[in-house]
Amino acid sequence: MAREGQGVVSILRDKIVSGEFPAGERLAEIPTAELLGLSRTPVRIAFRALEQEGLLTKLPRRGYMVRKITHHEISGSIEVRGVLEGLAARQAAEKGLDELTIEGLRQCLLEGDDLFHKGSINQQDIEAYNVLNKRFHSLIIQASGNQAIHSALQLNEHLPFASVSALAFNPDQLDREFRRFNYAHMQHHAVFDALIKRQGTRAEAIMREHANATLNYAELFDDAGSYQLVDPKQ
Amino acid sequence: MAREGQGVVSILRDKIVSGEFPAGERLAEIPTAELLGLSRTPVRIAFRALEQEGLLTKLPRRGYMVRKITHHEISGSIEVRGVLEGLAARQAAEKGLDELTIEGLRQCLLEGDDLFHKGSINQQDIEAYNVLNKRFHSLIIQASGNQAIHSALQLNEHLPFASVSALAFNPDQLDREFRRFNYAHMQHHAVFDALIKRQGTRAEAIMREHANATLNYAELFDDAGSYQLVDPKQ
DNA sequence: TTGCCTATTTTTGGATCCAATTGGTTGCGA
DNA sequence: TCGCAACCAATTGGATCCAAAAATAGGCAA
Repeated sequence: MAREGQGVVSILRDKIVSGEFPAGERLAEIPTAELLGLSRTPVRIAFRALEQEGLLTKLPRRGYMVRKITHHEISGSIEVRGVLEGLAARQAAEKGLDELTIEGLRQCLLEGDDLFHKGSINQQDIEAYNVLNKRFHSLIIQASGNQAIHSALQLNEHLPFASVSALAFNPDQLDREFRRFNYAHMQHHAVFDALIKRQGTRAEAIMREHANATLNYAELFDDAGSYQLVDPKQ
Repeated sequence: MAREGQGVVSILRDKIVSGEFPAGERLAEIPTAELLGLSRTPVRIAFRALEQEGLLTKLPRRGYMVRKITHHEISGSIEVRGVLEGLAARQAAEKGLDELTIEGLRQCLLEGDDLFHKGSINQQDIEAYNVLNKRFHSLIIQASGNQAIHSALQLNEHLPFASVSALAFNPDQLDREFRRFNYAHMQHHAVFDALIKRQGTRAEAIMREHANATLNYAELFDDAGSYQLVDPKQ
């Protein structure tokens, strides 16, 4: 018995986000269960979870359908991420950071500095930046001490392109991408500065704008087939 | 066959929020299924959903536990509601309201004016205000056109006392309560004014502060056993 | 008497079974 | 030929069944 549990949700989520299950496609329990080599029960539970995440919509008596995610929804979702992470930054600033968090954030900044120091980036650098970026953001959310922010963000992250880690980049214009990611990294520095100076409002404002930057990438995405999505999951 | 579906989740949620299942209580599938007169399958699905909502925590191999909601969590949750509703108000203002929404909001304000016109309130008035309040808020969220806000709020609302409709009031100090609810109502007026004038930032700020007002009630709640909770569900 | 090992019991997770409902299809009559 | 009705297939929802794993309790040995 494969005691997977949560795993089924992840597998299906990946298939939806990656486009293996195209938007609008109808999903029934039995074929899906056969595809995964499981019985209907775990699939059923997973469908419910994915419905709550907003990736599936229920067709009464006809199973579920992969929801079509519009560009409008993605930008709405990123906007939500902005205010939530902004709130986290403000609360973290108001509360004050503990030594461990400061050290962790500083480490992220240092590693980022190293990446950008050589004046150009490649695919590997982007991936390294990706994990670093995620660590930075999650440290701040932790530091806010607000569980509700974490939950709300988690829900929000499921939408493709809406998550912190969904970084699109165009491998054909590495110089331009360098400036973009460098800009994001500079914002990290600014947020850190605001945090240690307990400037809550400033930290919040920067963080909001920081999310907005992702939004611009998402917009570019529409027309540019040359963009690649960097490891949005895990 | 009782074809309830979603109903089981609601029943269990009520039992948790109402305290029938006290915080810290362990919940196993079999006794709960027997209690509800169902088989384990629907209960299992419901437990998963309630875990995602944050009302239950999983004890590996020991079932689930009713999560203890701390005061700290409630205020965190209200803060989250503040920024989300603030965002909704700003986006609604920036986008502009359609005629139907304006009419609906105006109707809410008029009905509220009527309630407060006589200079005092009773339990019935509070209940009337409650439905009106909910209508007002949900109109603005709709008007933002941002689905992600709606989803995030929905998740957030599940926590007791965090929702818009969770209004605590002290029946022993009706005059004081009158002023409090009247203040909230004045904020609605201000939000409406900002919305029709397309003042996004102002609308956002008022809405944030408006949520904060609930937060103060929640704080009062700690010591005052005389407070009553007005119909938090439905 | 106490600590450890083993066996039993509890409990979850997945698989299958059965009932109910609905959409589609086919056949018959006008 | 078209429309209606009845039947059939598909599909979900709930109930039960079986296996695996962990917790607890009891017994045995030191």
